[in-house]
Amino acid sequence: MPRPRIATIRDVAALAGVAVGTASKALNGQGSLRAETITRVRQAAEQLGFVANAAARSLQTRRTYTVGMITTDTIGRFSIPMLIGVEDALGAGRISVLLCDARDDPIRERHHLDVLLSRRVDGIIVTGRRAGTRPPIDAGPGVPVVYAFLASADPADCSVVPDEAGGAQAVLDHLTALGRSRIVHVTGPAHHHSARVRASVFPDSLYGAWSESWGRQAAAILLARGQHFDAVACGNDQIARGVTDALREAGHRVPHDVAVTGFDNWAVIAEASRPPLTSVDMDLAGLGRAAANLLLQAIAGNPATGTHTHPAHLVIRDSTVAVSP
Amino acid sequence: MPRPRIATIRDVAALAGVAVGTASKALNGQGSLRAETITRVRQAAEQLGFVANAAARSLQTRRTYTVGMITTDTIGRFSIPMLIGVEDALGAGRISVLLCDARDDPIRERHHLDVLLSRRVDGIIVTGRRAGTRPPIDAGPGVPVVYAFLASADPADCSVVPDEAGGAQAVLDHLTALGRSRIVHVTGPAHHHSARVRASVFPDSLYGAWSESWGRQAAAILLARGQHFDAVACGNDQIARGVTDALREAGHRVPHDVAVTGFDNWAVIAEASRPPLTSVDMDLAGLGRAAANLLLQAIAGNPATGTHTHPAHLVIRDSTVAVSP
DNA sequence: TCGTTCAAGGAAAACGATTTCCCTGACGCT
DNA sequence: AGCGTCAGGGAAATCGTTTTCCTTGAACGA
Repeated sequence: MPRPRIATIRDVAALAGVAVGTASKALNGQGSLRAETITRVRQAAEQLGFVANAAARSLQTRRTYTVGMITTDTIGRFSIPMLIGVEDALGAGRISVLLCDARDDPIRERHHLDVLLSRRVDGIIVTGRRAGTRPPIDAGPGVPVVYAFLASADPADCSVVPDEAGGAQAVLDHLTALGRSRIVHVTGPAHHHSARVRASVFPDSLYGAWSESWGRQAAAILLARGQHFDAVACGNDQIARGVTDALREAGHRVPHDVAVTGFDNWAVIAEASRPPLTSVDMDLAGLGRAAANLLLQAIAGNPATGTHTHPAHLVIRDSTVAVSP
Repeated sequence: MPRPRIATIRDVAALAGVAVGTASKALNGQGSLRAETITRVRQAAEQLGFVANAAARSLQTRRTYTVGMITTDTIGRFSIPMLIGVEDALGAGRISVLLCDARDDPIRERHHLDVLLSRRVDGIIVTGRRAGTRPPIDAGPGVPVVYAFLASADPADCSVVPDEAGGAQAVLDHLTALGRSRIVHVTGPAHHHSARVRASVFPDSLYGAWSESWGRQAAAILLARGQHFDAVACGNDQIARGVTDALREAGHRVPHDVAVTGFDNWAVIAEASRPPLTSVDMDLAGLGRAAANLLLQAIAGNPATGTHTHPAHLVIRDSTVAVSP
């Protein structure tokens, strides 16, 4: 059989016995039409399995209901929750997401940007993990851009970043409230922006790597130092897990002798630790939603500017407890 | 200043002093034009920052250079590498990916499907983690679909799945070659398709959950059973890590007394274990590439059918070693 | 010199919607 | 009866490209 050509609004109009313009109005609820006409057109559309061609529509309306999401570095663990949040917020507005992975390559990034512009996306969300800020992307006029997780270097751009310092402060407050006073911070590489920000609220910090093995090593260093400590606040969950394991195996009780905290609230690590880790949740899905909503506003003509911080919150598990009297 | 309207091919043609048709030919290298004309048009386009409107183009060419990727369950750890592989293979063909997250909700899935169809995507990749097969999606005629990771229930559809049984067999062969003969398999829930497939090659299996704590619990069960065993092949890396920790803490040496293997090769778990885990890598990125390439072929008019298995391979680390003589 | 052929590029018809006019009756009012 | 108003719906312009025809001159061979 001849492959049944996909139905156009022409076919619908013909079947319903009206003009194409009328069919369009009936399907979109525009203009003034008799109820009977509307249902006749709708039935015809239903019968033909008609789905409006988005390209044709956006040519006319100058809206594509598409936004691009560019990840600076490769899409990974941090991008996923944000992506979900973004999809969530945009899906409500019937907007789809075009995903672009720049892999830290400026050429790839430029190429993806050109593709997005040629598709006339309604807006762009830029994300990535690397540093604290990144050079703004050049998306010509009329295309709103929101930066998520990392901020644009241009403070006039609109960015949403997690409140990492606030999260760290929450840890410190929590530990202090538990009566812990000799707190050490163990975190990732000193050149890493997040490491420095998270460390900023603690008086004493050890820099290393973002890994469990560094956590174990750091615990050994702390024990060898011989100085008393009753809490270790870690720069991420993996370090915290390493610290926890090493302390336990050295005969120290976590959380009674030493409280330990993580950062990122990565369930697979934090919940599998013994004991499960108190950790900072940056609410990346919420951050993604926030970025998407700001983008929607910008698309609607109310662009926001400046860097907005999105609150983090503490998830308390068994690795922190008040000092024994 | 009046916002400079985005340049169209009309503007380019006017600036270059040619007709729009000619400009189009010059930019796309069609027809026969003088070299001088071509460069003149290209310069004009460059000067105006012209980028062709993809909607208008695809209206004409009936190609959108877009494919949709629908994830059945929520996009997560398994989708990422596949997504990267897909993007990789499609990016070469200048095709973009529209990401849709159905979250196990048939309504959402139907909605996303309609959106993709209205966008006239060139093809669709369906992925997800849940079961071994899933009902085929209803993407009208003319839109090729490839299922990745899980297969379509209709064997005439085109699917690409990891060779889980082959991976498990590779583990068994590896352990056997090391002289291990009393092998126990510890894996996830019995109702889970992957658990059963992976278990199928082992004579003795314990079903539980996909977690570290189940791994620890299983190790305790094995030790309490009192039967000798010299290897534990686990259904995933988290279980393997739990098993490893529990065995070590019970005074057994891994890998000398007992060899342990994981599955999935999830770096953050496998490499952080003590010792690092020998594990099966399903090459999800490669699987994504394979699926994308099959889709490209289908789009080009050569659809493949049937379920293709993509090979897995063993990554050998320190958790497996030959039995001491 | 007179067709032929061919390169070069213009004109216009698609592609599939939306939207703006405009036309036609029916109705109400004086 | 005459006039304005308004609901209902048709016709056609429009969005920005690509592609198919045409129309030119110029070169060329007989």
